[in-house]
Amino acid sequence: MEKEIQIYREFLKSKNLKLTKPRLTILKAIFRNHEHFNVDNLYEQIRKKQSNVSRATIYRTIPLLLESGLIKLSLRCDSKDIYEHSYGHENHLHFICTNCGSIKEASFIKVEKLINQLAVDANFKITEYHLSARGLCENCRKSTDQ
Amino acid sequence: MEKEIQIYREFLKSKNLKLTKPRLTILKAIFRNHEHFNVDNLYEQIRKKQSNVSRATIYRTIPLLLESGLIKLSLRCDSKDIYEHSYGHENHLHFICTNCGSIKEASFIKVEKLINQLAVDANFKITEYHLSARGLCENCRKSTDQ
DNA sequence: AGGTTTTTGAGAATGATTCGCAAGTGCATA
DNA sequence: TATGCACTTGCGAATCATTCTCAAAAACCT
Repeated sequence: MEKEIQIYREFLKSKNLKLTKPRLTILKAIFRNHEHFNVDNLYEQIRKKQSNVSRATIYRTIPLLLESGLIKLSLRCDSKDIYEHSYGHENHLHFICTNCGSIKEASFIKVEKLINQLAVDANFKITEYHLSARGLCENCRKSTDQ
Repeated sequence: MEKEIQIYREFLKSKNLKLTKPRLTILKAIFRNHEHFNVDNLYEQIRKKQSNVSRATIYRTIPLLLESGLIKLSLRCDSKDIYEHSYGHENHLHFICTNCGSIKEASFIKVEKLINQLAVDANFKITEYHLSARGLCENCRKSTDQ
């Protein structure tokens, strides 16, 4: 967590922005646990645990965190954006269960290589991967016999 | 196009729904060309070329087309859903240019194999793939020297 | 053609996200 | 430590895509 705060502080400084209390509150709420999150999660969590921060501020802070590289857009689900930590995390792909909404991650080192090759062929310079598949997770397969 | 109409007709019949004029207009507008589309595109195109159809009807028709397997959700861009033809089309991955918005498709036969293997390992049953990468396309790389 | 059900269009409603603005903070400087 | 100024915040209003409501129109059955 200290590391993330440090990175954030430097990023903000480089943009002539300030590490204010709400910004720090948001950062801590995000890195307190290790799961995917969306604006609502975050808002509720902050509201429960510590000094409130308005939704508007969360919406304004997320682009900063994205730009700093600390988090990234993971996927969209039910017309909400879902984010995940990205500092110190490898890329991976997501298996999203359309039945229970669970998200399972799988490593994609090999997949990445292939895609990079395709990008080279297309003369495309990749900055972000968005790889996911929807379907039924292990549990839901059992319970629905599929 | 005839084939698509046929499939659509049968699908609707199986659901006790009618192949009405607006539904046919929408289907034709979608399959008249071969590009990705969103609700706005479609609405504008129909408005230009033929009898008008309301946005509400387009929004109501898209789930039917999705369920029939004729189109599928391709990706989301600028908080809009973008669809593509899926009948008779292979899966592919998308390279989306964050500069000019262009979408380039790449084959992903090999990628698919790998992902399928990962899904087997995770005991996950895939129904849809959503594979894309963002970055700079060939043209935008040239013009921005990256 | 008459009766029934489905579908449509128009606009209102919704839900997520963004914006505008007045009040509050943080920080540099004196 | 007080002052000034730019950056931030919170609130509620605004926006945008999408969904809903409901009365009128169309399709189908006989």
